[in-house]
Amino acid sequence: MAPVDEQLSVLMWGTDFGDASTRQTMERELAELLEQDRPLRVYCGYDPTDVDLHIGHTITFRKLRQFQSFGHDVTFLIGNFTGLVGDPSDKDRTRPMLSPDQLAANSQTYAAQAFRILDPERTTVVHNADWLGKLSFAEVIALSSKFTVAQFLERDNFQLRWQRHEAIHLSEFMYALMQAYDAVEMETDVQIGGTDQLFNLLAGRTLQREAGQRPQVVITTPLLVGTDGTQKMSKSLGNFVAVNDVPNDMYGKVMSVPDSALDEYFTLLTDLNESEVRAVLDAVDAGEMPPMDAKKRLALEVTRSMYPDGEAEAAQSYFESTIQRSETPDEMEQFVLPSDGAEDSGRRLDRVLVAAGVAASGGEVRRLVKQGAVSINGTRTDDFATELQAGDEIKVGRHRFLRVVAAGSA
RNA sequence: GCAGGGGUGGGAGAGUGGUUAAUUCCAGCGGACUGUAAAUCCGCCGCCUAACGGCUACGCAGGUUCGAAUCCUGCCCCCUGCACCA
Repeated sequence: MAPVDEQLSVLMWGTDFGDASTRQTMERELAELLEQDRPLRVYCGYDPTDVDLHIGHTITFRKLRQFQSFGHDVTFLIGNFTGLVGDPSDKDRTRPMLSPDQLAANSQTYAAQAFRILDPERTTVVHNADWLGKLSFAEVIALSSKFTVAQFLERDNFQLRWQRHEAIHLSEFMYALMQAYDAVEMETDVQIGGTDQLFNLLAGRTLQREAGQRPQVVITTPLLVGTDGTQKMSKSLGNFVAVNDVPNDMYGKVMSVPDSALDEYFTLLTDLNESEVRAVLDAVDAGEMPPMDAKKRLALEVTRSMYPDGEAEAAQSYFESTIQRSETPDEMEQFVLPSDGAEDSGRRLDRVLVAAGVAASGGEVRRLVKQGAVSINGTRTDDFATELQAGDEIKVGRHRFLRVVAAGSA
């Protein structure tokens, strides 16, 4: 295995423990584990609460992969049981509980998205319902006796809700317990998580100690700031870049991030190492590299880390031509016109845009046209009822394109 | 058990009989501008309709009224406090 120093410097980079002493403790314990010169059991859990992960989730994927690259054993845990309760950590109110069906459906897409980053050959996927679902009431009570209510109420999010006289469900207290028990069940050496998970991860140490195990090292990574550059990235805020975004979207969304987030994004979302990141940022600070170029490099690297060779470069070309130079892309979505014999209205602009999913309703098309958003073959149109011809290229807004084609020629 | 508060458009949250398709904010969309899909500014933002106009909508079901998100009745759901815990 690689020297301990080398592993330590990579593994501790891009982490955030909230306070210095926790960091020191964890760094020291991690060093001790690494000294044992054996594959460590590392895991990170994900609750399948939503179908789409965003690139903030890839921060932990990348950390896990760093462990993989050093030869450690990585477990990708799908929280199909914890997801039933809903993690209160990053919320100031109760999360809706999900049905088992929803969880099952979501679970399936999770691993696939994670393997954009992780090496599937060296990743074990487990589901915590396999053991959490089997605990008896008595066992749960035994676990809960290891913690006090005060410890939970001390957490910021609970305290806030308490002060605002908002509901805190008992089940929400159980969340940390369940996650902590995962660590006991798997006898893990290291657990990765976002900084919002620190409490839950540390609870794992408590239970492990009680169970006679060596407490796991916990490594927490920062929560990614969203594309607005200020608030935490989250789907509900709409400031996210999805793991499943196509390369063009991924590249473009990263380009919309403010310059102030360059450091964070480079550090947390690319494969560049510490000195490479420094080099780029220093060049920008010194005025040797325009921020625009640095951000393009960022968008390229982020996209490249998740897509096969060439896709990121293609996305960059698309961005430069379509967005920066406002050119019409070579490839665009196609819409097959109804055949000539059909009802005449099917070829109308408004009908076509609704049928193609570009607009939600006829009223929206009328609005778009009225606002000057729709061009046909490069010319703005003010008639939403125009009959379209095969071969027409329609542009809606700044970056939505549609080519209509005759039936049978798609 | 007792007392109180509340369920409104994707989200938050106004509105207590007509002037309310419903203030405002966020998200979304469009335009202008720009190194950017950023920021900023302006505009739009239920569905159908070429248009006139029509339809649907404020937890559910009824009712009062010329007219209800707004009043009444019943029901469902949510929250908070107190009490209980000897």
